[in-house]
Amino acid sequence: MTSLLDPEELATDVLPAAVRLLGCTVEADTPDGTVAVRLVEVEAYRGADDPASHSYRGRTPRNAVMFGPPGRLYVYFVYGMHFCANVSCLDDGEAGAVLLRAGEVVSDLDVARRRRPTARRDADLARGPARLASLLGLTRERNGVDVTSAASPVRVLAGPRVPADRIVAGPRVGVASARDLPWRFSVAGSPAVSPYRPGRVRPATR
DNA sequence: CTAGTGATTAAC
DNA sequence: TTAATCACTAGG
Repeated sequence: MTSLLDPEELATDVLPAAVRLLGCTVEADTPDGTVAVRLVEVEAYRGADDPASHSYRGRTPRNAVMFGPPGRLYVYFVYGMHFCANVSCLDDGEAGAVLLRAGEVVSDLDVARRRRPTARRDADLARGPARLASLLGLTRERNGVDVTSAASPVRVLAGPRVPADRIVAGPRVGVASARDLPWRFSVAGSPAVSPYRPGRVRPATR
């Protein structure tokens, strides 16, 4: 019996929220059917104290969701062709989000393969933030939806916590500043995690 | 390695 | 108004 993630789990801070999201399932209704992935790679972003964050320079129309209540989907468009999706964290008024970087398809595999026909291996179906967003149909229309509501087209189901010794932490991918912060978290050994970054094991923050 | 693509933002 | 940047991916 799986239940929706409690938004309170995302309200305290972005690092515990990111760690909590690992192992959770994202389930999305697409025109081709429902697809679900188990999250294996995420990155935390905060507000004014995080120069790598979209919300570093204050609230704009694009990043407004990051400033709203926890548990909402923040979808943005990058490089003229891709979408990436985050889940907002921290209470209303404080900016924070966790970028959904990669997942393993849990169901329905046939639907997922049909949605991403160019993926050569199943592990590539949601390996990378834009691939994950594409697979799950996370576009502009999904910006702002409450992923903690059963009525939403995109839902996060609480998964079992990933044990601390299975979590790898490392620097965030593709960020120019704050390279030193190990705010990227992944599940050790998952084939869906992007490979070319070493990470060091760190105890799960809580 | 590089091309592809367009929203967003800061600077003028 | 214009120009630089960009939390990326697919194909050599």
